[in-house]
Amino acid sequence: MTRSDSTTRDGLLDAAESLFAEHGFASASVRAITESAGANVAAVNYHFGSKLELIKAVLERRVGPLNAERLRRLDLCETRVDATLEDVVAAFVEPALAMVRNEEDRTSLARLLGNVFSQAGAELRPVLLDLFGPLIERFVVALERFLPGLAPRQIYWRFHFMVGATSFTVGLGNIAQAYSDGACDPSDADHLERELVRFVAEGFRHGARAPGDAS
Amino acid sequence: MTRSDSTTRDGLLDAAESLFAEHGFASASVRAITESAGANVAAVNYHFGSKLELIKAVLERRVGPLNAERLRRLDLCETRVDATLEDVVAAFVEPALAMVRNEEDRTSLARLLGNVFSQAGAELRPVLLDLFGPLIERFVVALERFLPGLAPRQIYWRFHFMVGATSFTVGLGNIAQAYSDGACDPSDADHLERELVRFVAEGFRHGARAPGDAS
DNA sequence: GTCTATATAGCGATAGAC
DNA sequence: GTCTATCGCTATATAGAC
Repeated sequence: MTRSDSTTRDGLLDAAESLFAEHGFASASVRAITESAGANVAAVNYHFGSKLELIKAVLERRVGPLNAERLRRLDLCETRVDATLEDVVAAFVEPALAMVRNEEDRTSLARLLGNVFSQAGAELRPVLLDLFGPLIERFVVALERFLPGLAPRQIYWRFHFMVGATSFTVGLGNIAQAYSDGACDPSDADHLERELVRFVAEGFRHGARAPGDAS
Repeated sequence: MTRSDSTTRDGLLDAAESLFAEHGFASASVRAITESAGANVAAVNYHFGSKLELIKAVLERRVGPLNAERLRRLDLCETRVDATLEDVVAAFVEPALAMVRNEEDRTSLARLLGNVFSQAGAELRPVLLDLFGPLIERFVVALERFLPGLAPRQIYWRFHFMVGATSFTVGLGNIAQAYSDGACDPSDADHLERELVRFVAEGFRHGARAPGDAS
């Protein structure tokens, strides 16, 4: 594969991402994907080997950079002495919301990532653990520094709640707009970001001592 | 249909619920469902008319009572003068967690309900809005009483975050056990319930005045 | 690297006997 | 109300021409 002919491969990834987001991994067919990409039906098998490998490639292309950015921001928190719990939460939340923010096609990437956990069947579970496992460990360690006095299981559960709120918002933020009769506007990303970060940070904080307080 | 022959119908609902939860609506086939129920392949079409109608019946059988219980507990909050924000949150969260708690088969109902929003395709969206719309309105009104000073869009977004955290926990609580290396135990329902209710309540509370404070 | 044609299998749904 | 048999369709995947 040369650089010039990667357009078909990339076109397949783009089309697959969009259709997976819209219909789910199972319901988006290889035929629909190739047709949407303007490629031949056999292209998926030629370039990826199977539909499952295509799904993995779609995930890795997006989740890799997303989690790399999260870790980059977490590094910043850990080198700055004036970092707050809100900064750590924002390091996790904001890169995810940024994908919605910069997305012209609202039914594409964001919805896919938001629903990736619930959509994933047994065959994708190991892939997700590989992609997210190291990230979780790093964040839990960082959170412990800001939340002295909490038991590990409390940190893990609250981290789980954060993932749930974030995924649900990234994937299904538009339904909030529907049932709130327009009061919630997902395109007002600044407000949404501020609300989610503070909601999660306050949820994390309760029952913990102030950082550095040894009492 | 007489009372006595409803066993086939109920068996289909049970089998469908379990297989939908395990494989998703799209991937769980009518053939697998009827086989699992010990019924004939034609039984789904005879009793429900189509696969989509079967999905609707499965959802309504469970979501109806769940939301009825939530509203019953919300009514209690509104008649008691000493009710707290935590009580309102618990009215939403605990009936959902109770389904996990009392569930022998961990891959069944709970996972289905937790993932119902992300699994639902376009054809199920109206059904879900019918099932959840009135509930949302009631809760938002009740929450406003406990959160003076917050804008409606803040209440709606935070409600959305609560739904996300709750759904994710109900549907995928077992993955927290996996990546926390056993520190999180979903079967310790009392601890999980307390953590989730307080996490959400503190998230709701920030930036609001104390209830009754007109300052 | 892209194409057509096809192998193989599973799907939802239905007709008609019992 | 349950059964078998089957229709019509779609799916993934592949073989082989170009």
